[in-house]
Amino acid sequence: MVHVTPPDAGRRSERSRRAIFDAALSLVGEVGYDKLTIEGIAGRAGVGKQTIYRWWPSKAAVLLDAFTADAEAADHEQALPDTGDLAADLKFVLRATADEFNTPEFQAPYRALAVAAANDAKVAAEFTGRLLEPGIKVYVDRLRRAQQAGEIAAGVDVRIAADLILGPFTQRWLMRTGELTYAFVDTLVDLVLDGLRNPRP
Amino acid sequence: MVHVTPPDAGRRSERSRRAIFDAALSLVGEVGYDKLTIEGIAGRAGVGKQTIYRWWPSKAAVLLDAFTADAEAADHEQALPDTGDLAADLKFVLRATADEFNTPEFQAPYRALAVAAANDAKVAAEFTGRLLEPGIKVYVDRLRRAQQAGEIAAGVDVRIAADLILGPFTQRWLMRTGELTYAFVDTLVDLVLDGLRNPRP
Amino acid sequence: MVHVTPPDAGRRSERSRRAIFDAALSLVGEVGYDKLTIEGIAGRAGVGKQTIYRWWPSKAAVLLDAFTADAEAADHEQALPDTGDLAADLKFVLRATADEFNTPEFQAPYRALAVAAANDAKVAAEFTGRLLEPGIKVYVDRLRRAQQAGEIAAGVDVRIAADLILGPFTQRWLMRTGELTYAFVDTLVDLVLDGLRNPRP
Amino acid sequence: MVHVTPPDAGRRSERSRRAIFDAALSLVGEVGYDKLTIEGIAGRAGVGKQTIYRWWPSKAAVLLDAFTADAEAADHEQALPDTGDLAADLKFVLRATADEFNTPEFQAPYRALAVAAANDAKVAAEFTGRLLEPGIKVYVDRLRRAQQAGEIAAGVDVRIAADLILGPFTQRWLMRTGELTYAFVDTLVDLVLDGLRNPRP
DNA sequence: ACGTAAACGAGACGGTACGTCCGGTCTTATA
DNA sequence: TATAAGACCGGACGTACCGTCTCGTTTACGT
Repeated sequence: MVHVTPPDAGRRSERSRRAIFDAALSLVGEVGYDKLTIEGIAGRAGVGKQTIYRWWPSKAAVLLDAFTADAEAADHEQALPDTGDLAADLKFVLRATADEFNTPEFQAPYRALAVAAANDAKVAAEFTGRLLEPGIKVYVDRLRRAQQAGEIAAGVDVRIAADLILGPFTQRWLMRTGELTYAFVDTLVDLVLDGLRNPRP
Repeated sequence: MVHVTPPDAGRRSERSRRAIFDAALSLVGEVGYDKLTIEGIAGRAGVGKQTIYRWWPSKAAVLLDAFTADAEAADHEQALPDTGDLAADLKFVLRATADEFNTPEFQAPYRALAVAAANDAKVAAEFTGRLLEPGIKVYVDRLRRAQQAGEIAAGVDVRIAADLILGPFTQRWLMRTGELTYAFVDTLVDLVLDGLRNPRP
Repeated sequence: MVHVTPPDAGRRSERSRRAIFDAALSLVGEVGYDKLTIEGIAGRAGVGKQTIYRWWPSKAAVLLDAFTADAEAADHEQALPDTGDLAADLKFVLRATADEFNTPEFQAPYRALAVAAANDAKVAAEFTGRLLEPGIKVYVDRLRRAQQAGEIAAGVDVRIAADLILGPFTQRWLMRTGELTYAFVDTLVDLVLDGLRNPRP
Repeated sequence: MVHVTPPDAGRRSERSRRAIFDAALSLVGEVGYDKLTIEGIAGRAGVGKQTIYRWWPSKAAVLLDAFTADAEAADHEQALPDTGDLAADLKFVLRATADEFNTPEFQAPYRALAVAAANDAKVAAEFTGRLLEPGIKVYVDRLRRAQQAGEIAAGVDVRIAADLILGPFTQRWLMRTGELTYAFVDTLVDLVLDGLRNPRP
């Protein structure tokens, strides 16, 4: 059995950590994920390569931490509107999400992470656990409250319900099969809530 | 202006073409997409590297052709059942699709292509145009017929309707957030057809 | 047993070979042997690192070939004077040798090779076989003729006799314990020929 | 102007000093000089790297001190036999020297030091001053007495005379051009004392 | 049927990045 | 304040592939 002495996290340089995150995020935006290199990150961060390899196993892991650090700094706690109008609330959040996914600074690293996750099951587990699921949770929580209020049928699995909305949304974004417009997200919410069989109001 | 004489497709070696496809497909299954290399393909195929670079611009393009060649050989034309029972038909096809996506030989190259597409807009256009859309078309056609038969509300965009089903399905598979079981696809179809608000039967 | 396909020497780039030699020789003069790097040679030669690793196992081997190529271009065949006066002839050649060893362009790579040879038995074998021994041979040949002419005692091993002269010479140069002056080499020749016990003239 | 406070030698850890010497000597025997690393020495000695850098400027300096400390512990004062028979005495000492140079524990660090000295003039000065010259002095002293006794011609520079014997000896050892046998050293002494021109007795 | 031009296998080439090792400097906590 | 420990920036190691570029050698036409 191989035993590698883990590095002493207490002595870690916070300055380097931040510089690596900044470099990774800016570079992924400039050159894309697969032209992103550890050497490039180290160079722009003014850091030895070993300092990256000491703390992260791969560029995907660096990017994930970089993105997470930014995200945590940004939202601290998720705001979940509950006006009583489920459709309106979902559209509101989904429009905001669409805006975010249309922002280059957000899009580049997030797409890179999605690619890395699709590629590798290990990364996928980290990515879904730390970014995807917390993002989905906002929807799940709102849907659960709607279910308790009788707005949603009792037997429905709210987690799958959330996927019903976010699956098409994510797919469209990831494969670039269309724009993430307000019209699209509104249609999405209405269709999912009412079902295909119902006559349109 | 640079003018490069294009290669003479007439003189192309079919033997090499097949060998390259076989090598690419088997290798992507063994080592994954980003450890797949042109050199590796050439080596296994018993082919010069230049023969690959002459006919394809990237490993993604090779893989796409390889996969397409196989797919065309397999289904030539898609069978789309129409028993009159929309839900049953959708579940039938979706179960078959789930079976396919659970097959390693299919999964490995398809995932590789999805990854390549998510990464690069050019590849995405090819991938969606040649593989995704044709696959979706089966569902769209059936949904359109259902709409004509009045089973689906008139105003519904059947293309988006297809996404409603396939988006969650693809997302679950791509990010490995869950198994593609028959139960899942059945639930998916029912929820999409009936909507979240409808009372469960 | 490991079998690595050797590179095809027929396709070798003569241009690269020369550039590598020139770079190695100039760099060793500028930075010294242990700051000489493969990367540095490749960089100055305008050559990929792999082109060096493909043809040589180490920087010592590169340097040896570089030096040998130069040496062969220079002397082709060694001239060995034979005026009938052994002492005079030896002094003549040894003075020329001293001049050579006092030349920076010759000294730098030769010292580097001597260092590499002292360090590693494999290199030593190559170095002595290809450079040292041919250099010594000039002296051995002249000594042998002197022995046939009766100027040197019959039982003397002329190879060891050559070492008697060159050993002190080389040692002084290698360890920098003194200058290689004409006076020194003259004294050396006289002492070796006459022995310590003989009365000085 | 940079002023670095020199370390306080009084507080120096003797335990560490010894451990570093032991580690350096054993490691140089195991891996050779150029795979000898400061980190390796520190690791085996159970010592921080800084403790080495604080007291020595280079691995050559460490090795030199390590070797000198051992040598001083061993011979304290050099024994120089004087039986009245110069040739016999020289052969006796040279045979002992040959035995020493054939010992792995002596050979490895000594060769390492010779290599370092050949490479760098600074090291060479230290090496010759502290190890080479004291070793040669034994011969010089004996030769001087022989000269006073009339056994050696009056005009001979005994320092150069010593080189006449030790130069070929060292050269043969350093370049591994032959074994250091008793026969070799005996021949060497006889030839140097009697000269090449003399008829063999 | 034959000569020739293109595709082919092979692989050397100039490069870029990999992940590792070590140099020499620095910081932190013990003793 | 010297030490053990080890993080840090930097730079070279030797390897793997990239995409381009010759090399002969098939191979399939156009004469």
